[in-house]
Amino acid sequence: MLVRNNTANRRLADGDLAALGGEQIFCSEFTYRTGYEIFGQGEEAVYIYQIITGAVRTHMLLPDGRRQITAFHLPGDLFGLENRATHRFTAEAILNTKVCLTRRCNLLGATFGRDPGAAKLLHGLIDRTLRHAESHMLLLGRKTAVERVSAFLLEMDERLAHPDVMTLPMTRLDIADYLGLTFETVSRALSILKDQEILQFEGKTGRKIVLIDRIRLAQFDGSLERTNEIQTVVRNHPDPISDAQLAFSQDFEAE
Amino acid sequence: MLVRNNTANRRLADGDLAALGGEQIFCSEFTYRTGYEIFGQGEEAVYIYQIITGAVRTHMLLPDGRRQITAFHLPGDLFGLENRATHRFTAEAILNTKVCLTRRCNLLGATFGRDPGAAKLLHGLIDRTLRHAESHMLLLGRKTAVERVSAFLLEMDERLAHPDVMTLPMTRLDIADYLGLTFETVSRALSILKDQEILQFEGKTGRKIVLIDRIRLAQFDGSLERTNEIQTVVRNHPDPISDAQLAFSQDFEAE
DNA sequence: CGACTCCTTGACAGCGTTCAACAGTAGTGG
DNA sequence: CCACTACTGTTGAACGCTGTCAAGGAGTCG
Repeated sequence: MLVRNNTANRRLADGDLAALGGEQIFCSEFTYRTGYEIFGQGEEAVYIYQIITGAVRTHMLLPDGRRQITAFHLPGDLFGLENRATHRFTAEAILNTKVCLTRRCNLLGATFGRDPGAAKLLHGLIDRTLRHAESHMLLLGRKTAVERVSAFLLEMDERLAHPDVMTLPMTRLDIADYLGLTFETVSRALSILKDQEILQFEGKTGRKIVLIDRIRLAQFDGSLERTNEIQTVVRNHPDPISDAQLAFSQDFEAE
Repeated sequence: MLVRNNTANRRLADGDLAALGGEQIFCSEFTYRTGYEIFGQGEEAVYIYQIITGAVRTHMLLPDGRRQITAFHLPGDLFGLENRATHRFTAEAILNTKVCLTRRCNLLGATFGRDPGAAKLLHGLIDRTLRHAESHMLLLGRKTAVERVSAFLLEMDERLAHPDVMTLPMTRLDIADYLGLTFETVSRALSILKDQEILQFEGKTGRKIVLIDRIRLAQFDGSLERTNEIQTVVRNHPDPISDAQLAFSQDFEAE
């Protein structure tokens, strides 16, 4: 299942994991092969991981097998961070993936002890995760298929530091389960963006994508900030004098 | 916009807010009328709020007005907690709502200072929010309309401590924007559950609901935990020998 | 070569949305 | 008291986006 690279633990050179644990923590390197589970939902959270090379997906399942991927993790990303003793979801290697890992207790000890810097960093990591989850809720709840795929491409583009050719590590099915779609719909949305000459494929695998027009791509993603006064007026400011619900309010408050 | 109840600040008797700030923090009480904005997306985060009576919704908007409600807050709940200086979304009073609030800087000072208890509590609050967001991603990405409404009813039932008659503070539109549906679909799903004799309405407003059969309601929500070995085998454990993607992996790693 | 995975595309169905009509409640004002 | 208005909620009918089912191409591996 997991391949130990170095038999001896080594000192982590740098990165968030090192910063989190201060200078005194040690980590091991392991390699997980494509498709393998790194940890499972409900399992005891023993380690915290940072990706060196490769890619990882984390997901939740419904009993009948419907899957929601909550996040993709790329080189440099930390994952497996839990506040409780068990993992919230399953993590699997999308590619052959090399990680460095350290015992969770090492970090939590340092954090809740006397290292405010580490606590702040940990806080920031969780905050980033929370922000991502919240904007993803907007995507899943309210965006169309093309908007979702556009948002996904922009997110990957950003996280891969805007490469000339973006190489996606995950399959269409993975993308679909991340975006709350089917893989056919993802494929169709990509074809639409290709036909619109917003992107093009490099090679023949469908995994290498060149973003030709990031501006128009961002327009396909509905998240672009525009001033829109009408919606604000309509939705945020009902008639202040209307107390139609007052009786009901009191009813609820009296509950 | 906001009505000050007490001109003099008072000491908070108990609750999370008091625990967060230790014994030395003070708070003010304010009342927001139905429909009014408490704070807006992007505004500077000055206060942290705890609901005394009433109910609050927090939401995000797309430029064209599509709305995603991220959470409902009920009496006792804290909201407005931010790690950064600005609010992630807009908060509005669903009912006439009395809150107590305290300056954000009071808390953050205490937390990152020398109060590990408060830090742990704050951590727990954020963790709960994150868990809620993640399970909501599964709902928004993968559940059907009836499953979403069932999950919503079970969530409210739980948070209202399983009352005989559940009084919903929010409209069908609010529920719809929380569940990623239209209000018509929410209404239809509720009618289905009523026809199935899983719930019934009390009175004539459509806001007072009696859950007749919570077991079957939980079955309508797809989240019920069942052991399902097939899916685990199929989805989590691809052929370990298959290294079809190995070439590609290295390609990606070389990126 | 065959077996397998990944991806694309077409045809069709269905769930949820959109559009519309209507009912019930509450507040307003004559 | 009764129109009148505004808001909320339910229900019906038709549409359409996305899912489902199916076929086939391309690449990889044994």
